[in-house]
Amino acid sequence: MTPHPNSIHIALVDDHNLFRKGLVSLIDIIGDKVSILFEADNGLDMQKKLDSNQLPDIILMDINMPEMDGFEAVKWLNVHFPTIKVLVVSMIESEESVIKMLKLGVKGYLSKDVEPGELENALDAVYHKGFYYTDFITGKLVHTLTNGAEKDLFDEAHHLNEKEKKFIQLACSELTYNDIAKEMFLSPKTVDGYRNTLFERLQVKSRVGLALYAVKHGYVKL
Amino acid sequence: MTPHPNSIHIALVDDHNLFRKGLVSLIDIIGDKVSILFEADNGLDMQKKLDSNQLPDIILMDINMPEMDGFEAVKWLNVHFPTIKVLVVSMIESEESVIKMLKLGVKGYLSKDVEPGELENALDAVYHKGFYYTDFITGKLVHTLTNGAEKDLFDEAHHLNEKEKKFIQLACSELTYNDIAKEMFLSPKTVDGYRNTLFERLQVKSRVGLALYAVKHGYVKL
DNA sequence: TAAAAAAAAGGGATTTTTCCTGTTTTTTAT
DNA sequence: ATAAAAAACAGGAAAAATCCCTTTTTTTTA
Repeated sequence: MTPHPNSIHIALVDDHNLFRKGLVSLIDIIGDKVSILFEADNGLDMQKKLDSNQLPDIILMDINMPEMDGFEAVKWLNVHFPTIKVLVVSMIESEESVIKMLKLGVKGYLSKDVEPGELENALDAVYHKGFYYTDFITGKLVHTLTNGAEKDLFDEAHHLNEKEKKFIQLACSELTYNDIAKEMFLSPKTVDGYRNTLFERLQVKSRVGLALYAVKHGYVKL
Repeated sequence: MTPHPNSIHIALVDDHNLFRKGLVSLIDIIGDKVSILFEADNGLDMQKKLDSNQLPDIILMDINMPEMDGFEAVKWLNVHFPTIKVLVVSMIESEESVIKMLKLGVKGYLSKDVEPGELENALDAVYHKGFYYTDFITGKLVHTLTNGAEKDLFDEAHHLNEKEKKFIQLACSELTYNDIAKEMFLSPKTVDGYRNTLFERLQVKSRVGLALYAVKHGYVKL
């Protein structure tokens, strides 16, 4: 598959071999107007394969990947190659992820069960119009604005530092706060403080709420 | 792709269009010895498309699907078409799912990031030898036997009835047990009883443990 | 239908969690 | 070096969770 001179140059970043092959075969069907520069397993692999002399116009990006995930990869692209447009293709359809990606400036967000035809439309739109926002995305946006308001948008606002992470993980156990204090070599009262500030910041009212937040945001695995 | 007379007949059950296409193109590469009878979006779709006059030898089955998931689909196949061999191809790699599927009698379990070559090996093995168990599966099995022992294998043993489900879901909120009692039109003391019996059955020691169990086993969505 | 089992409810006590209002110590910034 | 900010720590108290053990009511089963 040698780069075609007058075509849309794209790259695929996804750790699932079979899925990439599926994309490749569909893109072949679309024809000469789209050519694939390279495929990468994850963000780091993408960094290696990006060649300044021959940059892709669009990168089809998965989110869940080892080493460097989609979020990190897009952040890196924004700094180093801000002209490359990113089109997310992911199974993850949570409002949180969609919004997070949109805030990072991606040009579109497709579900992995997208119809082949829509992929072509999306590539065309992103290339010629600069974006491809479906009703799915618009819906998420509107819902976020309507409900969550500015609460969840400021996800940077409640990032946890190392000790808070440690604490929230221990809170997801059956240890008492006294046990947790011992585990962290802190006074029980200090742990009390951690709890209270996290309750405030994360907008929860009990240890159960804290635990569910931790799971939801990946601080603990089940 | 018309069914080849002397080939392995297979069917694909997966709700992700692109992924199915990826599989299709790879199977085409494998050549004439494998032919695809049909593709289905989920278990129900599969039921419709199964033709008793021309049954597949092997079904490549995803787990997460709408309408009827992989577990249900395999259960149904065991009753109605026990001769069809099932090869799971799923992103889900949790010990729980692997063991659950093995208990249902599937002949192999592949990750979706399987190498193309391994897919051919797996199909060959399942067709000629009857199974394809990788080190991945063996590892899970050994680990289950070593650790969890018979605890998690008897997952049937701690199935929750409707009231217990309702309770465990409410316990994953920031309501007090008194609030939960009102919600369920029961005395707080009865709710106390639900908690205590669930603590015992599910082997947890606190409401946090209960909440995490609920999430892990899908009684509440995050 | 009587006995047995299961579900619902209660009394009462201990432990843990949660929430106040502070002080002391450490870190950061000017 | 010093003021300001953040982190660590405390006392005390109310609310909630947890754990005993017992009784009543309902349902199941022999």
